[in-house]
Amino acid sequence: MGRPTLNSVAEAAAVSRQTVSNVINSPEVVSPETRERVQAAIERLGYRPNTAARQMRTTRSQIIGLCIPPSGNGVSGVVLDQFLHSLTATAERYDHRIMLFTAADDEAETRAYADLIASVGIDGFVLTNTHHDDLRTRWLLERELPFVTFGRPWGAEDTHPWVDVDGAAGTRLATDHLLRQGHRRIAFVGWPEGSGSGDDRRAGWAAGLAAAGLGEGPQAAVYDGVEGGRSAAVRLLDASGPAGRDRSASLPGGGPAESSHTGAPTAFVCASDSLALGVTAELRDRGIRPGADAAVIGFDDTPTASVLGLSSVAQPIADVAAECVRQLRAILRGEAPAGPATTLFTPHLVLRST
Amino acid sequence: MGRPTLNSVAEAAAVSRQTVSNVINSPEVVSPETRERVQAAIERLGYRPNTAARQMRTTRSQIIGLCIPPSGNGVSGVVLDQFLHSLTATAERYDHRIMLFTAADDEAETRAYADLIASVGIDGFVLTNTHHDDLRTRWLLERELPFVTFGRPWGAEDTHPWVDVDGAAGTRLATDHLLRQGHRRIAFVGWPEGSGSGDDRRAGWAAGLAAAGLGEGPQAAVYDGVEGGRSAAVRLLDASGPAGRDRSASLPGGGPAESSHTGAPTAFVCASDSLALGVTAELRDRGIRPGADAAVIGFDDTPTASVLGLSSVAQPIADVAAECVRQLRAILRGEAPAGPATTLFTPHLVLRST
DNA sequence: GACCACGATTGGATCGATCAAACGAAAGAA
DNA sequence: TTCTTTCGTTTGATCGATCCAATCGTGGTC
Repeated sequence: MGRPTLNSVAEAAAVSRQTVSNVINSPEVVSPETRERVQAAIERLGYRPNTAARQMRTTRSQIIGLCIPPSGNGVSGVVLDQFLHSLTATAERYDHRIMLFTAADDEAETRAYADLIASVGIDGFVLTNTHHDDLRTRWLLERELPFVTFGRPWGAEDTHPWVDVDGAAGTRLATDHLLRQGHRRIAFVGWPEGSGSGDDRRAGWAAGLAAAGLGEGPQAAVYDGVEGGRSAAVRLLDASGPAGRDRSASLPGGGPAESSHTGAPTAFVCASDSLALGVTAELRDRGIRPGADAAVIGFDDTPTASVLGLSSVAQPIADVAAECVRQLRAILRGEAPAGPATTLFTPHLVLRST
Repeated sequence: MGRPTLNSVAEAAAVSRQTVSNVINSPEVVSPETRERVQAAIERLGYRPNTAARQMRTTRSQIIGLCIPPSGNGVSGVVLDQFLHSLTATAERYDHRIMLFTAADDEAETRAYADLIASVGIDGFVLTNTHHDDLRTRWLLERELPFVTFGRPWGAEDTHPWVDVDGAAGTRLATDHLLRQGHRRIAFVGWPEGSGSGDDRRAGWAAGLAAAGLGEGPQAAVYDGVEGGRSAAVRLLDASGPAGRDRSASLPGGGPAESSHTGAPTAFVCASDSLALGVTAELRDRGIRPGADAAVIGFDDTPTASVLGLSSVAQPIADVAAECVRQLRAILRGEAPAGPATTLFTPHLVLRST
């Protein structure tokens, strides 16, 4: 009739509840013969332990919470789909489940934490979009609740476990690639200072130029979006000489290093694909062909970049998600190392025509 | 000490467990004075009912399952982010939660259903990407399990509740718009016959042409993707006269109706944004300017379309998700109407430069 | 042969809620 | 007054698992 329970399995195998429970949770304490008999009964009846009942005794729900942002991020914004899939798949491997919730702002999110812990008994959280002076991590730390963030604790080094992608390494890859292509006037198009990942990405580009002995390069800071990218391109192209159509510098081994600060940039490293698209559009409008006369590299490798043949820095999102789950699991099992675990993944460059 | 329970609240309010429970679940049976006293105690202690304990008695988890596809859908594919956010937000309003799971294929998905129902006690499911002869819906129907699909039961009319967007209405909107613009040779770029939504979208375009007395228009069926769109454009443009640069037909009130089958198409209604992008690219390569010499309209209004200024048919994804939750809730509360509830939303046209 | 140690298994209590039925007190009917 | 009805509230049992302490059986030791 009803779903099989621990008791019905016990009857079927002619043992007690507890023995069945042991077969499931600590098989080593059960003798091999009994274990097999019980296993057979479990499979024959199709028994699955009831998590609600289990949770009542253990106070563990095996559920991980994830706050899903109000979307509308457009082209930019981490590709949530991929992150979610990997997060869910990895969680399943470890017998955990992902539960979603929403919150209008950080303060509401902390209220949601309290709620979900009290009612659902959620074991821990994965946070995304960490930022300077993050209310949420502070709240969780104060209460010593288990969580892992996708994003470093900007401004509060290693106060909690995190997983992130090395944005600086990404822009460095892009810059080095452009340098190898012969570009010397390489501009950076990014966001206003203050955002952790934005500054991080800028730093990689700057380091690349510095390592090549090119000193500081031209840059523009704008708000994210295609229009932002376009206006940044306008500013950068107009700031220096009318070298827009000058192709010499884009030829391999071309432009002289000492002239790196004169003339318009021939290459653009961008903090996001949206910005890169804006730059590309402005270049086209000026008769400068991206990919031939100038190079543009975006960040995030969004579907849009792929479709348009825009080179971009790709983040290993699936790896990040999987690592978040692994770290959280370690914490929940009390296997946490001395300090908070931290993992920094290196992105890779996806080269396309543009 | 520990979290407040029904008992501790009862003590604090000097009543019994059950009275507190009644205040929460059926306030009308409790006298106003007691009710307020208990309410005060609940708030003072910050009590939240434990869902696991509740679930044990009621056999209801208040959890809705959603299988998250293996992503990698690229530009096309429903914008999952928006769907998820709306789904979660609406579920929360009704005191339900969304739990994610993965499955490699339909068969694995049914196994996941069984698992989640037996272990977690999930109340119902929301399915996406329904298709002809869907194993999953059949499985769920056989077991009389509660579920709602985003997508019609293609080929099996109204066998279960569903919510969908009227694709035919969308392509009809697009076609009518193009007709008003004076286009007469309007082609359709879609997928091979057999996919429910693909055929649906084609039908809207055909109906639009028929209503304008233009008979059958040119069409191409290819697999989804930018390259598919490009090859479709090649085929459509090469099939008829070398009218590629002939702008007459694209001028309002232009082309004569009787010549609708001669000359290259001047407008393209596409089954997806990816296809539309492919068409656009091919047009550009031939020196035909999309937006000026020819018109292209995509489907789904993906971020890519928005960024590139591509006109597209936009689906009210958030509404769809909300309606899925509402229908499922009605079923779970036993408020189901005579037949399965079905809701068809009408998409709208987002006009942009191209 | 009696005793002890130890591994395998069992039975009772429990987690926190709801169900179902009993209960007492006040109000209405005989 | 007495019986019945109604309303508000309380009490005991229960959902299905795990915790904990007790028990059983077996073999080794003196």
